[in-house]
Amino acid sequence: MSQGNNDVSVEPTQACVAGDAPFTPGQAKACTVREVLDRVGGKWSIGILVAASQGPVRFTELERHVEGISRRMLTLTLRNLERDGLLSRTVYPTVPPKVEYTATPIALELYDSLVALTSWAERHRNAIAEARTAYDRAHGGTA
Amino acid sequence: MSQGNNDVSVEPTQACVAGDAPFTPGQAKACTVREVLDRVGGKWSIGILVAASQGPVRFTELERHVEGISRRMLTLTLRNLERDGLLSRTVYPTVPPKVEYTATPIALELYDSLVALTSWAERHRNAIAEARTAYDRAHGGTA
DNA sequence: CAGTATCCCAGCAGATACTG
DNA sequence: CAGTATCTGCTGGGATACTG
Repeated sequence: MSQGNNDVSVEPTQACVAGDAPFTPGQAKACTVREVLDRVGGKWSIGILVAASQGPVRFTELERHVEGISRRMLTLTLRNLERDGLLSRTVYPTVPPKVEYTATPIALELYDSLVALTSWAERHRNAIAEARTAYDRAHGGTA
Repeated sequence: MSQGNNDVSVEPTQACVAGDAPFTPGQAKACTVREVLDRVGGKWSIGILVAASQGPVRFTELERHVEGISRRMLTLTLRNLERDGLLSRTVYPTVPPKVEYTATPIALELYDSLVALTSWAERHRNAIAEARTAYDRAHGGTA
């Protein structure tokens, strides 16, 4: 890979993380990754996002779909996602209220990006688990 | 896109999030995404990972590179990353202690996956910011 | 240099009860 | 059905002081 240089000690030119990554033209934009993670990294964001990416979903459907989630968290995450323009909320002013959440094109793109992470997780799932066990045995187990 | 079906109400067959995503052959593995985010979603994980991906880094170098990080958090994140097999820790038993952290091949692959997220964040940065402002003005601003 | 240990706070998240 | 409100607990994370 293209990481043979160990001159990390050079000033990063930015208060953020490394910006001279192969994917950043000339400026440090890696901070945005954190923003993404902050946004999407919530405990339930992805579950909701994934569910909404399949098509319009109703509140209760989400509640059942994600299952472990509480009402509060569902509402909160929904609001955040909506606020960020990742979900669109459609209210049908019927007698029994009906609200549908749909993933916006932006969210669908993110969902797509998530695939990369997922496949990575899939590939190295066992390796990570083993690394953990090995580490725990080597450190915590000996004490 | 392949999300024309709104039958999300069907049982997900798993206690996790949607598993019938186009990238999962036949089982719900989307939970691993959360594991990844749990692992990498830390406030500093990515900064450290990115820095270590450029080559071996020393403790103090990381401290300066990430800048905002505290000693405690640096150590903690480092430990977690090492535990998960994402970083390898090499100790040089010299008189002034010298420790180098290097990203493992696995971490390098993750770093690669992160690019997708970064580009996504880059692309929709403004859109999200605007969505936020609009939302705040429409909801919180009117009250 | 490379950590560890301690104190402390803020925000995330769970459970539950109430409402339009 | 689709939320909102409240109360509480846990963990992440910041600051600082000490150590091998």
